[in-house]
Amino acid sequence: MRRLLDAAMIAFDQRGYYDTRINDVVKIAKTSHGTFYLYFSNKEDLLRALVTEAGAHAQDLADALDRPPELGGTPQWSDVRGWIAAYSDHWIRFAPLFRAWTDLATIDPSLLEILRQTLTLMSDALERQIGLGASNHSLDPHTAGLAVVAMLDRFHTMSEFLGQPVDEVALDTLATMIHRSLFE
Amino acid sequence: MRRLLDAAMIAFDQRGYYDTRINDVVKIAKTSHGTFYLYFSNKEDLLRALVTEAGAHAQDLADALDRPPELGGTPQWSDVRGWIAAYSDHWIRFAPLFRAWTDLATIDPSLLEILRQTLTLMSDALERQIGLGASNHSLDPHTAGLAVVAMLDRFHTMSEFLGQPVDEVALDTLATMIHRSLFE
Amino acid sequence: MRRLLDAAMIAFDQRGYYDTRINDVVKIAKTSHGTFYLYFSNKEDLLRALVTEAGAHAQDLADALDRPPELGGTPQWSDVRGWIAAYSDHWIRFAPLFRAWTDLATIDPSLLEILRQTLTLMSDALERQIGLGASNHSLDPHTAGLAVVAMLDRFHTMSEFLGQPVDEVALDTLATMIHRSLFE
Amino acid sequence: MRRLLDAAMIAFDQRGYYDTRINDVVKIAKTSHGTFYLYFSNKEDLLRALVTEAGAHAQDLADALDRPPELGGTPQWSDVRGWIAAYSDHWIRFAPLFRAWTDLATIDPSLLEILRQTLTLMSDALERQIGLGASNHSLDPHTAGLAVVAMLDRFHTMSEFLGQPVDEVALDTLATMIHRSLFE
DNA sequence: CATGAATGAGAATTCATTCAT
DNA sequence: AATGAATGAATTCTCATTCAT
Repeated sequence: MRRLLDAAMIAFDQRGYYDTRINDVVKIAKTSHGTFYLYFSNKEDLLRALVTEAGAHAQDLADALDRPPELGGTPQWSDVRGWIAAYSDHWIRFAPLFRAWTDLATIDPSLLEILRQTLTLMSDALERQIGLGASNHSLDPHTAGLAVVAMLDRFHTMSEFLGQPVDEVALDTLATMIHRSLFE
Repeated sequence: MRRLLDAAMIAFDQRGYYDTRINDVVKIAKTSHGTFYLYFSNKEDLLRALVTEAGAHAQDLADALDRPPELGGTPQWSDVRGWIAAYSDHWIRFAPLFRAWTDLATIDPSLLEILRQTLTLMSDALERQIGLGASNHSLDPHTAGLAVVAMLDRFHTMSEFLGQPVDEVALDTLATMIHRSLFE
Repeated sequence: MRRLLDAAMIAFDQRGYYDTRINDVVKIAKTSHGTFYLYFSNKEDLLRALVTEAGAHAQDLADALDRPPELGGTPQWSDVRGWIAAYSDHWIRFAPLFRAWTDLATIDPSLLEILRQTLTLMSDALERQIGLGASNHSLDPHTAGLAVVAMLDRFHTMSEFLGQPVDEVALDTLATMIHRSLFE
Repeated sequence: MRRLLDAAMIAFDQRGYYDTRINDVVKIAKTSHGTFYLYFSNKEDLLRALVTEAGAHAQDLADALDRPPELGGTPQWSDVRGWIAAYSDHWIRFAPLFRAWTDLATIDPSLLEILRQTLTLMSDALERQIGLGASNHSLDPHTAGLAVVAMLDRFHTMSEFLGQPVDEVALDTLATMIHRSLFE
C-alpha cells in the first residue's frame, strides 16, 4: 500500500494526475491491478489518500508557525525566512498533488474539504502571527494570511513553468516582501 | 464557433476541464459532435483557443501597468489598487481556464508557451514598475514581480475554495501589502 | 436496437442469460460494443427491455382469455384447450427469458414488478373464468388461477429438462386436468 | 464444511446464485477463501453439494407418496392434502436452490442429471398413484404426474413473487384441484 | 455546413483462484 | 488445516472520432 502511494507520487509527477493510468501506478509499484483495487477503489481514492498525507504534513508547517518568534514580540525577518524555507520544502515534496487537487476540488467534496482545512490551518497560523506585528491597523489579518500562503504556493508553480529554480535569492526576496508588508 | 467557446467555458467551470466531455460542450452549445470537429480538432485544441483569448486579454492588463503612475515617480497606493482591481476582473472572467491551463501546461508545449508568455508579460511589467520605486535595493525585481502575480492569482483561487468572496476590503489589504513591500 | 434485442434472445437461448457476454450479443447482432451501450446501459437493462416485450405479449394472452366461452356460460374443454395452446406458444417464444427473469427478480425491483404485473394479468383473467364455472364453492379462485399459470409454465420447463417435447397428447391431458378441476 | 453449505444457502437466498460471490459465502461462514477451496473446487461444486442434499430429501418425499392410500383403493382428498403439505415444506426448505438449479441445468450436465432424477422420482411416484385412481382413461399418466409437480413447485415460487404466503386455504384449494383432476 | 448514429481502442474493474505463511 | 494477500485473465464500460446522409 505504501508502495502504491509512492508509485502514485512518481506517476503523478511524471505524467500528471489525469494522464496517469492505474496501469502506470501498478507498474511502478511492481504489483497487479487486483492489488490496487484491494487498497483503493479508484484513482480518485488514491489521490485522496495522498492528499490526506499532505494535509497532515501541512499541520506540522502550521505548528512551526505558531512557535513564538526568536526574539519574542514581533516576528523578525529571520523568522519569516525560516518559515518560507519550510514551506518551500513542503511545496517541492507535494507539488505533483497540488495541480490535480485544485482542479478536482471543484468536483469532489471530500478533496475540497481537505483543501479547505489545509488552507485554513496555514492561513490561521499566519493570521495569529500577523496579530503579533505592529502597525497592521490597515490590514485585514485574514486576507493577509491567505495572501501570504497564496503567494508562496503560486510562486513555486510559476517558477516551475518559467523554468526558473526557486533559489536562495528568490526566497530572500519573498521573505523581505512578506516581512515588509506585515511586520514593518 | 463562438457558441462552442462559450459553452466550453461554462462546462469547464462546472465540471473542470478533465471531466468535461466533448458531449457536454456540444450539448450546452446545442449543436452536434460533427460540428465540434468542424471547428476544433479535439478538446485540447478548444482549450488552446480559449487560452489564447485569455492571453490577449492579459496583454491589455500588462499595458495598463505600463502607464506612468498618477503622480509620476514612485507608484502610489491608488495606482496599485487600480491595477489589482483590473487583475481581479481578469481573473474572474477566465477562472475556469486557469485550473486546467496550469495542469496541462506540464504536458502540452503550446499551452506551456502561452502560459510563459502571459506570465512574463505581467511580471515584466511589474518589474518595470518596481524599478521605479525607491528603497528596493534588497529586492530581486524579477522575483518580486512574479510574486505579486502569484499572490493575486492564487488569492482568488483560494478565496473561491474557502467560499469567501473577494471583496473591497480584501482588495484594499492586498494593495496595501503590495504597496508596502515594493514601494515604501 | 431491434437487432440487439433479437441477438440477445438468441444468445440467452444458447448460453443462458448469465453466461452471455455483452460481447456475444454484439457479435450476433454484428455491431459494436459502443452501439450496445448507446441503447442499453448494461446487460440487465437489455433483459428488462426484452422482459417488457414479453409482458406486452402476455397482455394479449390475458385478453384472449377474457373472450366469452364458445357456448356462453361455463367454459368448455375446447376453450381450455385453445388457451393452453396459446400459452404454450407464448412460453416457447419467451423461454430463454424466463429462467433469468425469475432469478433476477429476487434482486432487481423493476424486473420483479414486471413479473408481478404479468403474473397478475394472467391469473386475474383465469380467476374471472373460474368465476364463470359451476361447483367451484370449494376453490379459492385466486389460488386456482395462479395454480393454473404455475402448472402450465413449469410443465414446459420440466419437459424441456426431461427432454420430452410438449406434444398434443400432453396438452390434451393438461386441458383435461384443468377443465376437470375448475369447471366440472 | 457444513458452515459453508449453510452459508451458501443464506447467500443464495439473499442475492441469488449468480450474484453470490465466493466472498459472500466465506464471509457469512466466517472463514477464509483458502478454506473454501479446501472443500469445494468452485461455486458450481458447492451448488452441486447442496443440490445433492435436496435430491436426497426428495427421495423421502417420493417414498411418502408410495405409501398406500389411507382407505386403500383410490387416494382420498386427505391423502393428496397430506402429500401437498409435505411438498410445501420441502419447497420452503430448498427454495433458494431451485432458481439457480433450473438455470444452471442448461449448462452443467451433472446438475441436469440430478434434476432429471429428482423430477422423475416424484413424477413416477405420482404416476403410480394416478394408476390407482378410477376414470383416468383420458389422462396421460406421465403428463399428469409431471403436471402436478410442476404446479406445486411453481405455485410456491409465484406466491413468493406476489408476496402472498402459501397458507392453508391455498393448500386446500391445490389439493381439491389435484384430487378432482386425478381421482374423481 | 450540420448532424448524430456507429465505431472500437483503451481504460477501469471484478473476482475466482493460488500459495506462502 | 486454516488464512487472506496477491494475482491477472476476463469483462464491462467510456468516449473521442468518423462518416454517410
